[in-house]
Amino acid sequence: MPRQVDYESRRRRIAEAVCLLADEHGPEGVSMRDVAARAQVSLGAVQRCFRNKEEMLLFAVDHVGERITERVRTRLASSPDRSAATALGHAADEIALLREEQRAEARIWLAFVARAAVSEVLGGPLRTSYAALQDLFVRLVTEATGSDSADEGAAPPDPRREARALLALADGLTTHVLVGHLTGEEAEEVLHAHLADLWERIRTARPREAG
Amino acid sequence: MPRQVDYESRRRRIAEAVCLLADEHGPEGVSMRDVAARAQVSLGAVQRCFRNKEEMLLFAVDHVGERITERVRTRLASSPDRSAATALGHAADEIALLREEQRAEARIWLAFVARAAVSEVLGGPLRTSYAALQDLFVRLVTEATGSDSADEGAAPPDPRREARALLALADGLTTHVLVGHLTGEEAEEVLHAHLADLWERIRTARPREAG
DNA sequence: CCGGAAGCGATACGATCGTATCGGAACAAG
DNA sequence: CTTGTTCCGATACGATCGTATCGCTTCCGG
Repeated sequence: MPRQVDYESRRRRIAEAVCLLADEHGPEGVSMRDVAARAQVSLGAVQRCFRNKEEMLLFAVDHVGERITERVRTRLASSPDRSAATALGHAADEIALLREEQRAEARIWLAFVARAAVSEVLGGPLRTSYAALQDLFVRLVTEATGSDSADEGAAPPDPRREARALLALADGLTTHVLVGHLTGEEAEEVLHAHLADLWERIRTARPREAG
Repeated sequence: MPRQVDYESRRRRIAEAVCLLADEHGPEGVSMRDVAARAQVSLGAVQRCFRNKEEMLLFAVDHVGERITERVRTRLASSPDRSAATALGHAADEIALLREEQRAEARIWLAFVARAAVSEVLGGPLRTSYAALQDLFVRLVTEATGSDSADEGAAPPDPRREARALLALADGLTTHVLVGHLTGEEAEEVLHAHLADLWERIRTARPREAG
């Protein structure tokens, strides 16, 4: 058997190049030639890694999705405060890619989302990522609400619904920042207000929790 | 002076063709030739209407934006119930393009948003549309809160912030339906729950309102 | 040591893109 | 009718796209 190369690492390197280009020139500005140039490999190398362009994009969107969810998990794990409240706040902050240094990732994500709305195959990994994030949020909200909550006060918020709302709000805010309708600070204010309200509803649903 | 044609109506017809194609094949699948064929005009006719492709897309996004805001206004005007509460609910329903028959418009919108995140010139009309919708929502929330609200009970919600949150939530939900993370019904449930909560907060902020 | 499979980069190919150009049809003015 | 201007649709053009192909190099197995 002749020369062996590490395809996986190369695939990742190419995926990074895809992200860089999607950030700079949008979803339409990602050509295989440019990707190859960015990854500092030949066009043939890209072709050998992926059967066609769609497979390349598929791998790239998976790559981004894992990167984001991984970043959220890291942020949660590194937080000294173990309360679900601050954890959820941090998670939401990581999801809503509002900070300047996350702007690139946000553009990449939007590029893939727009494409996935048409390409069914590209939607798969995207849905997987969304499902993972939703599950994480459901867990955090449930934890914050408290599993032992008896039926006191108002009905506690439905964790799944709250998770979905939070996820959608974060995504919408990200989009609005990208198109320039909101600034990052304005979006953050909206997000934090929503979270504050969520706490309030959780708190009033469990009055005994105060102690 | 020789033959005179109605350029404006033709531009609109072309814009409709752009929307149809953006819906079917995504943002990248909109070529001037396909647009011309869809609009049943020659390629030259399209070129005479718009100096280049970007101008065409610019006109189309303006067209869509006006159509959506117009639809919201119509819905509000036609509602027999003049209360701000139901009005805001209807408006949110029209904004969040969750119903099946609005799916096409949603895809078009997402296509333009994704492109606008890169193309600065395309972002202009998009921001205009968002600003118009936000103003509308601010007005409705303010009306619902009541301008005469004294400082009773909890602080009433900030209308602008609530408008932004509602707009972002609606957009995010639309996106999540398009990528298949949520069904239209699930998204609607989340949206309505958010609205219900908004009413609750408005109500508790003005306890005298009950009468 | 050598035959051949696997990887390499360059190039070719056909399609399609946005845009430019052009000869003729259509029509108001003289 | 002739003339001049405007609109028409077809075609041309160059660029770029995704993909296929093809010698050449590399290097393990026998």
